[in-house]
Amino acid sequence: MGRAPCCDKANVKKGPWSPEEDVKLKEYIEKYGTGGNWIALPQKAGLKRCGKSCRLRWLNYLRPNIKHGEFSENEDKIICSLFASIGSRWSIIAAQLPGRTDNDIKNYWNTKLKKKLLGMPPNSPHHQKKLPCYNNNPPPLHQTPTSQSLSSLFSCANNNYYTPSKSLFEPASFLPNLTSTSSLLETQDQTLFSSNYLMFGGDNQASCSSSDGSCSQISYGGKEIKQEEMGFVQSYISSGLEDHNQKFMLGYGGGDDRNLNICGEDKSSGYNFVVGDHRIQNPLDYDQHQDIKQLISTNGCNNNFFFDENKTQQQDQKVMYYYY
DNA sequence: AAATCCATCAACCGCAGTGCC
DNA sequence: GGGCACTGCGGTTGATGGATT
Repeated sequence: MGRAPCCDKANVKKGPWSPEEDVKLKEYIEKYGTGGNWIALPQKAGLKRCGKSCRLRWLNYLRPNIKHGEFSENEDKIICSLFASIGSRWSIIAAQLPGRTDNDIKNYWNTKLKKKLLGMPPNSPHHQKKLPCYNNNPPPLHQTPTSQSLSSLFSCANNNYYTPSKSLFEPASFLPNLTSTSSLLETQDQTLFSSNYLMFGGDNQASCSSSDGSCSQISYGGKEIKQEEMGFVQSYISSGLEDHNQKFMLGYGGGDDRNLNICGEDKSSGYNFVVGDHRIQNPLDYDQHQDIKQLISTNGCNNNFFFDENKTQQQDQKVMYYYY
């Protein structure tokens, strides 16, 4: 026996909402709230609608502060970046865009943004904003890919961009620096999504072979970085050094998931952030700190990078800060 | 002007997760 | 612990209107 239907389908109206229905629903909710029970709401409000339908109509259309209309370029960037890192978790993406609904964003992605990305001229400014990800073969310095199929885009999202663990979305660990600001959107605009950045790290389980500090290799994209692959990382670091509009911070998270992260820094405010796993308890004790030093050293960036011990101690014990 | 194609987006559907009894 | 009710989410559908033939 299947589940009982949520409502009597025979006596429920379907299809587009009339203005009268909208008024009824809006007035009822503004007066009485949802009462935490959408199933009972339509009857109380005098609507011949399914509770789910009422909820959807309210959330996607009637509730206050809903933003309709064109998406801004900043919103585009946020959606693209988050899609690349967490995939089609629209509700989470919507949470970062005040006034936008998950349904809106989903539709926008499917109908416009996806096509926009795929059809984008390779050297357009917009395209250059976001660095691509590569499996193991980095492009020559400053070379952006000329084409990426949708499948590779998805493969990228799934395998090489940071794929957060569930805990990433808990208040204490989800981008702590970002959420601590008064305006997440503003911060994203200024830093994460306006800088070139790379996110290394991947499926937590695949990202490192060890959780007890004995892992001797840096990981990215669910793969361990071999020494010879570090040149790949270096190519981006060098790009950042040569282009004064870009600034990278090299961070190193760890704990159960040892991820190397290269993230953005807002030059004007000096505000830094790391996208990656933040669960390392005491980075100063973390022996793989040496790996970072080695990486920087072998990349010839030694004079430019330094490890900011003070900031690491003051700002966030879970993230190491390096600057150049 | 009519027919067809295509893009958009509101709404639906089914499933998973959660909480309560 | 199991069953049920309910919510929330993401994929999909279909009505609509504009563009093209």
